[in-house]
Amino acid sequence: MARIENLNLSQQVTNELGKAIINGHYTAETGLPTEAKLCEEYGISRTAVREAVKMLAAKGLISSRPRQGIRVEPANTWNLYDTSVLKWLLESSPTLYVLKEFLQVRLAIEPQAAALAAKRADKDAIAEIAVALEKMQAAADAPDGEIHEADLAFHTAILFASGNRFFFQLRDFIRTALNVSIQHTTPAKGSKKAIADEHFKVYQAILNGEAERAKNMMTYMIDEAMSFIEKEIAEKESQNASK
Amino acid sequence: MARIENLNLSQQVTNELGKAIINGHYTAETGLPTEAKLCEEYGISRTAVREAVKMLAAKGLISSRPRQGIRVEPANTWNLYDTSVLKWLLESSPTLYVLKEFLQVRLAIEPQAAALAAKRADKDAIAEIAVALEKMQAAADAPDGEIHEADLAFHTAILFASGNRFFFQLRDFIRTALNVSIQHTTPAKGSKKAIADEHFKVYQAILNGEAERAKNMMTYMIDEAMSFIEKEIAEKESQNASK
DNA sequence: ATAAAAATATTATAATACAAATTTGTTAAA
DNA sequence: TTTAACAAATTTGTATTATAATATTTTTAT
Repeated sequence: MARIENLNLSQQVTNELGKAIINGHYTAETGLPTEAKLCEEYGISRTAVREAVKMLAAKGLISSRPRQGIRVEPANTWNLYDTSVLKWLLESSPTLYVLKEFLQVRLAIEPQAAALAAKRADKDAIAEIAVALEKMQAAADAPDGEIHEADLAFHTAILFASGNRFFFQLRDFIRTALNVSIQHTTPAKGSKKAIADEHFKVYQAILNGEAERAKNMMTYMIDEAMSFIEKEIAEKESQNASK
Repeated sequence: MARIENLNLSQQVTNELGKAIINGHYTAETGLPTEAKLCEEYGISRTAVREAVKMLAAKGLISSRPRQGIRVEPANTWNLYDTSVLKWLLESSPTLYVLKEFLQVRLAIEPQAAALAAKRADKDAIAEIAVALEKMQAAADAPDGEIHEADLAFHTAILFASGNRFFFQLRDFIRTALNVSIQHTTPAKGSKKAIADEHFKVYQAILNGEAERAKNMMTYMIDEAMSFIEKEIAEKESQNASK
């Protein structure tokens, strides 16, 4: 078992089992081994196993009943917005396709959040966006500036400024989406400035209370990423077809 | 403790504690009682308490460490898309404001989902939408027809037809939102027909592959609900102000 | 052949014990 | 007096064992 720092036994087992379920090692048909067998397999007590089972049940991955054993729930009941579940999913799926789904969600959420931020015009929240933007600009000007973290902060700040808890809740989701994006984009050196400029336009629209414009600019930005990914998917598929 | 049918001990305790955390009985400052005290309080074994604690931890409500006890996590780490958490939140918040947030999310997600459904044009998935629509129409024609369930099915079917797992995942969220909406809308008898007609237009657009039109129609529908709720909020606030 | 009863397997709950971690208090040394 | 080292106490973490509840399977009786 991959011993992870600062995680107690039940959390480690939760990780192992969660991954094994999502990558299809355990399925709805096979189910999971009985608690007794899991104890044996991992060489741990039933307490730890049961706590892991409860955690996974809370995430919608499994359910357990007496005499019936531990059953894997169908994939559409998994709580995909749970950070751990998302992580396990990314570790076991072709990321390009998941990434496209991510971007579809971002395309739904973020423009709307930007519009709400423009309407609400909460001074402090908007100042937070400005702070992130300045860091982005600084990174864009510096030759070896790292724009990534500031980029994440910018998008998170907008979710917060929307004043909607459900939007803000998606920050980890969007953070993950952005991280995965990075792995698939090898941006040209000069593009950092362009990115910062686009983000500036979103900020400006929010600052001026121009909800529609903020929404449109945000849509534009994410749509750029989307077309990039779609191109990559198309390339990959034509490669496979020519084999 | 409210004994709920078909829920085992640890699930019942999870419910009790979850509610108590979200309604503010336990806060980040106070934390939770020690496991020992919880055992005593509920008259149950530590096993059950621990499993409840693990479930709540999996939902992001608490964390526990040796010698430090069980601490309540800040509200912005709660997994709001978890069905239980959502339920507890609704039970302890003024629903009108939560409902507005719900509608903002629906306004982001559902139009986009409708557009994707129109683009993908998966025959079976679209047929599912048609089935739900027919039930809505039947309910609209019958004098005492109950349109509610069919309405839920319609929206769920569109999420499914979007082909995006993350959209479909929000079906419970949207189901909850619709249920809460119902409680705040006392629709006139004749309005059922109008509702069914609007839904028909969305369906038609999807069937014809008109993504933009599907999106706009869906936006229109949800925006109607939004303006209704905003009116209600305004009324309530003017009442409070005049006291 | 069917229905009732018994045996069985598996999770649910309980009780107890000890280990690990971290805070707090105490003592000893500088 | 201050600091460092150490001891004690508290609370969660893990393990073990036992019994209860539940649902399946098998057996038995009619």
